[in-house]
Amino acid sequence: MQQSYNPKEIENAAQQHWDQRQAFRASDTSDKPKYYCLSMFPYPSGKLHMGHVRNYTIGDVLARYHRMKGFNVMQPMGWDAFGLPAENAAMANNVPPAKWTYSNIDYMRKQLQSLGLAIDWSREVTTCTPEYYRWEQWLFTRLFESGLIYKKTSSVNWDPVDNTVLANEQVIDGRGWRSGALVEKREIPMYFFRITQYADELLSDLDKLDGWPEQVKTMQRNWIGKSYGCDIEFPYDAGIGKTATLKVYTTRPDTLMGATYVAVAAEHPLATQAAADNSALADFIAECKRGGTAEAVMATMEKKGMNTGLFVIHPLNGERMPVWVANYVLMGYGEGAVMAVPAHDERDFEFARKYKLTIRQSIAVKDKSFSNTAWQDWYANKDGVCVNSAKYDGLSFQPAFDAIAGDLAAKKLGEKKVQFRLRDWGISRQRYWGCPIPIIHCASCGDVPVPDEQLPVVLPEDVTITGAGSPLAKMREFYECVCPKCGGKAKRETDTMDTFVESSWYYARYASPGCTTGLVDERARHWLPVDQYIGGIEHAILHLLYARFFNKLMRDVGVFGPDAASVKTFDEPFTNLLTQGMVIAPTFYREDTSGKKFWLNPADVDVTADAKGRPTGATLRADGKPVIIGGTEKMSKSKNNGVDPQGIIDQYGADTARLFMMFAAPPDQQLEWNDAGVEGASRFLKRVWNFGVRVKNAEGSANTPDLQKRTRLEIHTVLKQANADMDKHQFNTVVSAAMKILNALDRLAGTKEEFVHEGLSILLRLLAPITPHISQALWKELDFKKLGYSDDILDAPWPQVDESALVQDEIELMIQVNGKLRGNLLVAKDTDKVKLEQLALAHEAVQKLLAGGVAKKVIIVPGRLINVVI
RNA sequence: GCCGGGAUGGCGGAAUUGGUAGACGCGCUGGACUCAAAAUCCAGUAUUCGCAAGGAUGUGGGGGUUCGAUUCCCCCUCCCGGCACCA
Repeated sequence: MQQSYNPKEIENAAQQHWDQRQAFRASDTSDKPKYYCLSMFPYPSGKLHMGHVRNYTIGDVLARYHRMKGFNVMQPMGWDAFGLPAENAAMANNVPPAKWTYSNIDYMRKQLQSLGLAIDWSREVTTCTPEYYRWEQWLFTRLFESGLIYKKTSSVNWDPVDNTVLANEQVIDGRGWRSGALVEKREIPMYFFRITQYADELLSDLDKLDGWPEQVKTMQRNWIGKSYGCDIEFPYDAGIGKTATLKVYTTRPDTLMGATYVAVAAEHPLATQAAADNSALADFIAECKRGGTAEAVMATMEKKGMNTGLFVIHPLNGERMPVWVANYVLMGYGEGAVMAVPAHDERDFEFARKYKLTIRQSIAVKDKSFSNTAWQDWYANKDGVCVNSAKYDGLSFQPAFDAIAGDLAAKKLGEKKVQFRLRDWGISRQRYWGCPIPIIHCASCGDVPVPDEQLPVVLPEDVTITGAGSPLAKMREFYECVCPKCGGKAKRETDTMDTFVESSWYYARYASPGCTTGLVDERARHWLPVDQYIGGIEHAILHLLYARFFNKLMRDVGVFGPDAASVKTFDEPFTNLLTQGMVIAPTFYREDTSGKKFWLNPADVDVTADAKGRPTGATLRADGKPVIIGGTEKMSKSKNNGVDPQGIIDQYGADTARLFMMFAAPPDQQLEWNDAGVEGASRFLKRVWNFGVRVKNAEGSANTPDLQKRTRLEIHTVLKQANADMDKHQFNTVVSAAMKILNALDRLAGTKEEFVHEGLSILLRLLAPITPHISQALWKELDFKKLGYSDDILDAPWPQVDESALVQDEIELMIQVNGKLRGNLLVAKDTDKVKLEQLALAHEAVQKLLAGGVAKKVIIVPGRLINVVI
């Protein structure tokens, strides 16, 4: 046995041992209960960052813990390999996206392996391979045929200089990130998944997800946003004696009598019509179309509008209402038009004040007086009654809602309607590095799905990316084809799919590695659903909602078997979810003369701080000149603030990296990266090793029975708490428990007795999921067979609390006076309340404060404290 | 702007869910060992008044409920995540 801790050596040995045993190959046929433990797969951006280490260590701790608990554990890994950064890297370094991606994967796989993760690598999935995306294309064609995928036009960010579509991330302050050109919205045809058809099920099934954080379910509920409202039609003269109607949706039909104008989106047909002979309006509409499509930008923009000069008729009171174009009305939500009730909607109120439009109160709330000059926030509660609303006066929210909806229905100018905030999922991307959409455009047959025997539509891997336009649209050999229906000349679709599509079903593919007959085979029925999913909180909505949607799609298409629709376990993909808090780090940048930002890695920057530790400035180490301090944000490639864990692994070993990461904070809490303290984690592992050496070489003993008893009491008390912490995934306090156990053991004189072996066996098993290498090595060196365990810690059971060690005769109670701690009392465990009260009142600190007076009341919290109120 | 979350010593964090605030670790201070340093070990370490005993204050800010509040309620500030083409 090595006399000192040598992580490199023991980690290599342990990893080799696991490889030889094929220790983490998951059996598809085991009798043990299955535990499918899945961490969100990484985008292969180049190298691991701390967020990855955190994510995969958490997953590994859970996987190894459940193995010790007797589960048949499957923990796979793969690569979310399509995506925008590969194209950016291609432009920056002149290397094809495929080559860049595959070499990143090779490097990152080695990094992951060096962390000692208990992964079944035989199930590895890489989404950019034809074997994988072939089945995505197959599913696409099925969904297209069943109408769950359809085509419509939608807005994108258009860069008029590079003639290309930009991602929201590539639009900075309204300009294209490369060209600097003002971005504009452009309507283009795209394919959409009809996720809204599943809106109700996606909403109601959230109630079944008891293993999900409430926070995530709340966010998803709000995102889906089911609302009960009313469609209302406002008639208008469409010329040549015809009447048309403008449809709006509102959740507050009870305020209809307070509506004084309507507002439409810039893209609304009525706006287009009005602009035809109004150049000022046409200019305004053009202005609205400038800028990107991101909702955060739209919602924080200054509210602007312009009168179209058109009027619509109020459906109940017959008033003429002006039609405005407003930049805050979104074409993509509802009908692209709203009725405005400035008296009771804050946004409408501001707009009406700005453009001097009529504000008319139609709701009154008791004890609140109305003002049309300053906004008052008492409308949202729905606790008022109608006023100035003719026959509806005096009605409260629901009766008014029903009466107005009824009257509108009678006039055929409206009806109650349930509406979702959730929009259909547009998946067309005018990009190269993605899964080709398997559609062929034929002049006579229309959009024809690629037949099964022609799948996969393989993405050519040898391309040059220029950043202008879509590469596939320029590749004749890719898009020229014949129509599968009529055999005529046809053109292949050159858009690729949103990369969220690949990550929406990979968890199922892991359950059927190598399957060539479908997305999955019968093995998926054994493994699905995923028992534990682990990933960053930033995925709380989009990825997790899409994956839930896809699971339902696959169920309904029969991917999990013809009976899947009636099997409850196929309703949801992830039974338990752990949302890891993000690892965040400061960002630093410099700007060039055009204002373009260049992001600098925190590792290359020195920060100066004031006495309170607040940063006062930063300089780039390379040139000693100042850099600008940005926000503290999640580690990302685009902000270049990712910290590479390799340095820590090289210097201290994987166990230290894992231990420190688990000790730094509870998994679901955000973690501001700081490596001060890594040394402490390493120091602890050295102490563990040294203690192992001491036990191995020990002779005889000098520990008294009393010390034995106290040590066992301490160890089992700590273990009990650690078990509870493990089950609530609070790994930082499990690490702290391991430290306490070592502290207790380390205080002992002799080390040969059985209780010392017992304590060490508990310590090593407690640490095994977190620091598997050192646990493996020490377990092998010390003989635990006489305690009844096998000689490989992988097969050892999770430690059990010995309740008999917890029995105590005396307990310590706190003495409080008026809720303030004044002393303590050591009493026999079963002392009755009368006696306790006597003892408390007789306590010298209580006597002193009573000063001869009488206590008003004595509160006894059993086993805890006595509070004397005076 | 909207939705979700967070704030506790110099730092990361703990607190049996309303009952000893600061476990465990980092850092710092002092000591032991050493020619010296590193490593290791021992002791101390919320702030403040006090020689001490002991007292007062203290969980982002303001209010409230309670014998007792980091924990429950109301209001506010700041930070982080998401907002549908970053993944």
